[in-house]
Amino acid sequence: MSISDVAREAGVSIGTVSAVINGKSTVKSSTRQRVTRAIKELNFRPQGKAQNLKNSEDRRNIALVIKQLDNPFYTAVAKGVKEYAESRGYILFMTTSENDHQQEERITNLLTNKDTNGAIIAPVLDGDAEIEHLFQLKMFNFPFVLLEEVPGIRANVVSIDNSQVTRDVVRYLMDSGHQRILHFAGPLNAAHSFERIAGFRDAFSESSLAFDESMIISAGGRFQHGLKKGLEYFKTVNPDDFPMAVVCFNDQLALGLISALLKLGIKVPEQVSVVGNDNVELGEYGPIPLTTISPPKFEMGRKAAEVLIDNIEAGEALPVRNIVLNAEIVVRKSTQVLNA
Amino acid sequence: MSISDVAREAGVSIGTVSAVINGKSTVKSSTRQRVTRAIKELNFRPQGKAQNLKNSEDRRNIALVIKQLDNPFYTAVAKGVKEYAESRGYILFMTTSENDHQQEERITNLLTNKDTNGAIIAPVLDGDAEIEHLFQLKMFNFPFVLLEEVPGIRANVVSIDNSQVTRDVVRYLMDSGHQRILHFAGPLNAAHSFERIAGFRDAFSESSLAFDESMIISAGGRFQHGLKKGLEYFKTVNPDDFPMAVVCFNDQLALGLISALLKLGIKVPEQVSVVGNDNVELGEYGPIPLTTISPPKFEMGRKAAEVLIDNIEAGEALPVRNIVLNAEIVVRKSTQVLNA
DNA sequence: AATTTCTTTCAAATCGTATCCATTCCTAAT
DNA sequence: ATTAGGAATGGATACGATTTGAAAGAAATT
Repeated sequence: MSISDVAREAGVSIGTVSAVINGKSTVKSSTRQRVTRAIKELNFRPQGKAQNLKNSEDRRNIALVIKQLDNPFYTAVAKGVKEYAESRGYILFMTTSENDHQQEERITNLLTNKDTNGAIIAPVLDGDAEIEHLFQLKMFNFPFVLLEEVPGIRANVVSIDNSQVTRDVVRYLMDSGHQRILHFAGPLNAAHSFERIAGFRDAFSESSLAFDESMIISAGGRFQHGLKKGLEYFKTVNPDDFPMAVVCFNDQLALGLISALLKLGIKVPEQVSVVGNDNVELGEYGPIPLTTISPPKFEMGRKAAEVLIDNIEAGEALPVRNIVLNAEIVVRKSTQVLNA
Repeated sequence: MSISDVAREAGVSIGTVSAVINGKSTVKSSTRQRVTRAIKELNFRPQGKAQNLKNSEDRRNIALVIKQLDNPFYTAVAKGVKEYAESRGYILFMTTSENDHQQEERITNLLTNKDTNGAIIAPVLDGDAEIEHLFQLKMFNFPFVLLEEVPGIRANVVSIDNSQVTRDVVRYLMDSGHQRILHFAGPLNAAHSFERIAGFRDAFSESSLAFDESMIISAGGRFQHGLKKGLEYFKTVNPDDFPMAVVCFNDQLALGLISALLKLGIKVPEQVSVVGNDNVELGEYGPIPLTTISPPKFEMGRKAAEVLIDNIEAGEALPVRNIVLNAEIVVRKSTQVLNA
């Protein structure tokens, strides 16, 4: 099914059909009608790839591959990418890997075949890193930027140091007088969870405070998880183990935890300080404005897009860049200063 | 910059370069090295469009064009699309129009040229409907499904009747004994806002209760808007005008309003019933579980994807379908029954 | 009727790559 | 040295559209 079938059906030449398709005014209206009818009749769809082959117009567009749609962190990154890409004339397409290696691979394979100029990828990182498809991209000089370092491949990376971030916030709590501190950890299949656990540990090993494994509680990444684990833990907690602060994997978890504490009549921050992570919009407006860590999500997207488009537009291969961004602590009302 | 440049640089034929690119094992390793080096040196990227032209592999993928990323309604629709598309072997790419006609047009133009099999589009609908680009899609038999009816074009539509939904919920409040009811309306640039306002009016015109324009309050679509307008209104409200219920444009707005009411010491639902719209996840877990309207977001995405892919895979033009889905009311704790 | 001018259509060249078949190059066996 | 056989490479063709300049047709002018 091609343009020549249409031409035959309409009794005209290929060139004439092409003229009709492209809205050229040189076609007699009776001919145009016959051709249009033939197109409808045969349900003909011009093949974009062949169209561009000749007049290789440069349709500027990039792809962003994230892990999940409903994660506000990635949504914010996407906004940064979108805005910057727009400013340089690129359209952004997004897709999700659902944290699945196979999907990520199918996507990257498709990208090189889709007239996409480049991609920003939040790589799936579970267990053994399968990076064959990323090497494939490098082999073809396909421009891409990772949002997390992938062991074993030299590529552009724009990332946030997650362990650093958690370490800093734990240290902040220690400095403001908290002693027994808990960590409500994130989902077990996310690399971020482990990085933050590591940061949590680091903070203790650098301090004089005692650390034990019971201070890390596997919770999850959603409001319900915080609610459930919060109720569970604080209903049964031994008074000696009662924490002065809880550092949560993300804001949703922290909000759930606060909700649980309020239900149990435990005062925040007077009895327990709670810290989130990500600086989600709702954290500011909840019952108790949340102290949290604000990663430069938007800036991360902007920067990744900038590196990507620079690479796309460079004639030659640019040197690989590795940019690590810093997060900052946003102190609101869910934490207190004890030693003031 | 093409494969022939690489061939010249490496001193081999085009066919050999192609063989290297496609990982054929027939190439001597010394030759392969020379070619690989030339590819690197020239920063050569094979053109996907030309690659597929010959062996036109059918790379299954569709696009979803929504208006904004951070709208949980569309995110949920996207999930439905994604899941269904996946089940039929299609990869989903999303992009946003930012409620801008020009962007929507640029996107649709790009789609036909990008080896994309079809698209689901939430059309921008402000003032005069510019639909030239949609006619363009029809002209080329490019399969697409709209998530809202667009006046002037016969196309596949999968939608929710927004005025019906609001009418139903107002009627529910009336039936359960509420008399003075307010509407916190949505953003002025969204067609949904006006449809819901219409539904609000309809409910009154069908009842014996009095309606006046002051019952409709333009608020917005976010938590802050509900908070701000809520404080504003209820601080200064004339006791005679004190409403028994407020119907909000969406859940975020309703949560903001509830937050305002609690701050003012007004009891929900004892003094005021509050209803949201969209059934966002957080509504269930707030300080007062939110009564809301639950549109079949996920199902909407599934259905749209089904219609789209059916059209893509049909050899002939299928008859146009127009599917209207029904939303249901989810009663939680933010409304009361007065006449029980 | 002949000529000019404008409109419409056609045929061929072209884009960048994959594929296929013929050819060349090696190697090893005679 | 010769040759067969397999490995490696080159050249031509095809893919489905656009583009271009030439040819054909129609209309206007002389």
